[in-house]
Amino acid sequence: MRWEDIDQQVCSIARALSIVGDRWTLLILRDAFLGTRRFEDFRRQLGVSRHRLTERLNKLVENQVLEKVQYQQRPPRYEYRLTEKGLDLHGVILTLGDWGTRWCSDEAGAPIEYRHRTCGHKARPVLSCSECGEPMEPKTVTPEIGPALQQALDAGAGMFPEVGSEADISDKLPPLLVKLLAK
Amino acid sequence: MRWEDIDQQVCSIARALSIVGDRWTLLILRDAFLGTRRFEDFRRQLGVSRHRLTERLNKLVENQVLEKVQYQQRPPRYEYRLTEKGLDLHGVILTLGDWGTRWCSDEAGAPIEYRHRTCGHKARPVLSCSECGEPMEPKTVTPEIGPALQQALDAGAGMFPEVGSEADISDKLPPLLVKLLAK
DNA sequence: TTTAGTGGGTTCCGTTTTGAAACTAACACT
DNA sequence: AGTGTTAGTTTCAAAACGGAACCCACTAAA
Repeated sequence: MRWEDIDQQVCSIARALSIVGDRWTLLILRDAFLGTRRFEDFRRQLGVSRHRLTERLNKLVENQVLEKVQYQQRPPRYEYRLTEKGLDLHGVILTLGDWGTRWCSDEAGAPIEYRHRTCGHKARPVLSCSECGEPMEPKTVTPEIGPALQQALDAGAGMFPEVGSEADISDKLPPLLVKLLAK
Repeated sequence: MRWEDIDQQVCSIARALSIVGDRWTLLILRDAFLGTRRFEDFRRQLGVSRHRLTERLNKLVENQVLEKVQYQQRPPRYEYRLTEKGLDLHGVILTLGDWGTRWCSDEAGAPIEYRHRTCGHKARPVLSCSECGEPMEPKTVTPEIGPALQQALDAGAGMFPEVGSEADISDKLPPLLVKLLAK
């Protein structure tokens, strides 16, 4: 399977990665969240080649993560701004950065810290449950087959459309999901 | 700048991506969180080539995200398990999947849902402040220069070590950080 | 006791993707 | 007329990738 086909999987992570999973893309978005908007600024801050940057920015615009907004005529110049969909990636960036800080920092500590203006404190992001507010950790969370995957399974496929309907689904699915099917 | 050098940046996101930012790697981890542990299972579920899978698994083991545990002798066989460092990526996977569900789903809805056993409800992950518990959103969070970046700036570098000390730092940094320096 | 099958790789080779550098276009400034 | 800025496009060699074939150490079946 080619990387460009991963968005065919019935999986939100695969679909998300098909948009933001390319090299440089999440770093471009990191800078976008820090206020960078123009081609040359992205290029300087990232150290990415012009060619690659053009390609990535275009893909993000195509996928409505960024939008091109004209900021001058003559010569026409556009800047790249986060859309609502793009702003919604804030959590991904924060979570990834927090992991990096916790596991990849040297003695000097965190490169960047965050102040939560709601309470005024320096804060770290914590994942909590939308229903009860308590932390969501690996041991307290169990995945379940959702409607979209159930529909795909009923149609005879696994996470991948190309799995034929007569195939034994169970070895195309991860253990936790197989367990769910057995119940 | 080559992709393999991004871990030189004084940035947690860059460092995190230097470990988990390669193609397939986050999908491997997705399956690991769903209970997959063996080479052949990863390969079947992901559709990735053996060559690539070998390489990615080795890199994850090198970086202590996975560990190899022998599960039989004769012939010796090993399985790949999430370490503490790997388990700590749970938030990244959840957040990314949640974004994918919100922005990349078709009518069928979520491929996978999560039950929070602490409260028993189906739940979505919400990012909240470690200090006050309220939501952390783009408008309520401001980045600040942390100790590690401050140290790099004092030494004359930007996020990139190769920036010489006499360079004008301000155009090597994103706008929000420049604003902080000005204050 | 050959034969087939399984798990976990390695090798090879043609195709894609990438990075660096050079080049272009459309202007503004001096 | 000459120089600079922004935002690209082109070109080309190097690196990464995907798929298929091959390999090795076993086990189980015929």
